[in-house]
Amino acid sequence: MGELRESLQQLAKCGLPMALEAMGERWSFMILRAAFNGVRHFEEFLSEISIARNILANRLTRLTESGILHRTPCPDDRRKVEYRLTEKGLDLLPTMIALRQWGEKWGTGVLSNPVLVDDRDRQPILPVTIRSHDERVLGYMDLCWMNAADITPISADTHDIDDRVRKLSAI
Amino acid sequence: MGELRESLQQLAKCGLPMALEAMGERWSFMILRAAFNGVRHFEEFLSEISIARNILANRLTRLTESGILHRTPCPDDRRKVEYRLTEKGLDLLPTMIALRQWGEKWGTGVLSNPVLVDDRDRQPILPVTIRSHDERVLGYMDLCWMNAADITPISADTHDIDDRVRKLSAI
DNA sequence: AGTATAGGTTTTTATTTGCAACTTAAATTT
DNA sequence: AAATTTAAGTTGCAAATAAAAACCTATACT
Repeated sequence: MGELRESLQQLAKCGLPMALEAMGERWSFMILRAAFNGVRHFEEFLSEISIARNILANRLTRLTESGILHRTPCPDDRRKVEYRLTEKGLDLLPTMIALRQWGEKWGTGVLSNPVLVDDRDRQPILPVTIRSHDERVLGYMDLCWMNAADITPISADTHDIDDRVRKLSAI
Repeated sequence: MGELRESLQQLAKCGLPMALEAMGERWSFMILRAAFNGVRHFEEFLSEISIARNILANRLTRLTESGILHRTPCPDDRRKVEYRLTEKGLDLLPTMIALRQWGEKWGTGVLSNPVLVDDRDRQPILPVTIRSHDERVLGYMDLCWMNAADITPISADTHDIDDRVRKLSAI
């Protein structure tokens, strides 16, 4: 714990405040969820989420400004506008799923149905976890903060077959 | 995508709204981050985060009510109160790290230092990802929704040595 | 006994939210 | 071609929430 505590000043400049600036407002995650489910148009978001028109307009503008959504006028119907997740937006999927899974686990009997599955073998995904470089699942107690300069670099190729065989033999 | 769209009504009862009820308010994640860094006392939170007294008091009450923090009067100094993460609170670590990593990746040059490392070998953790039951990293395109009843159960023991050998031979 | 500290509450003011009605341009129906 | 509907907003106003500052109470320290 001490090691964690010592770095509090430094921690103030981690990515969290920046992330919250973009995603910390009310409704942002609900809009994101709808977007991940293929919702693209203003009126569609409106009927999907119980949000006020002006708030939705404001949020879509903000999410667009922060590069999470991309706004394009529709070519076929020039009244319509398409909001699509950018790469930056798509990259929020692990965060959103982690939050959702936490809500499912700790909420009062939220039976998660339908279930999110791997399209390839139709098996449910695992709970989102923190992993070491060699893919061990890590808990809070297994973590500490370190100065980036003090880290001894190892092979970045964690998917190396030899590495995996070595891991197996350690079981 | 179509498969995802069809389940919109069902999706309304996923864990996300519940999670946001507890964690969706402004400052909640910042308070959580401080708690993960060992902050325990009111005045300590106050000096760590630039938050107003009354708002902090309100949030600590709410987080306590929703079972994320546990509030205990200190036995040694009866003026003091200890706020500690519960198991439910600790379980938000993957979500928080995922959000932080996203902020680091997409923020304007937030060089993440200090870095979160595995205490065991002092190597940085991996980016938080979504994984299949056999631990493959999955992207947005690899996912779909399925009725829980329609899933063919397989061995729950994903750490079975035979399973891992089978996986290896498929490389 | 007097002062400082911890953890709040209260009061006042600024900001944000939410609702309902209105607007504008484009498409569709008659 | 005119009237209607749809899409994506904007505007104005009331209610709720957040923020800043001062105040309060119980304990601890000197």
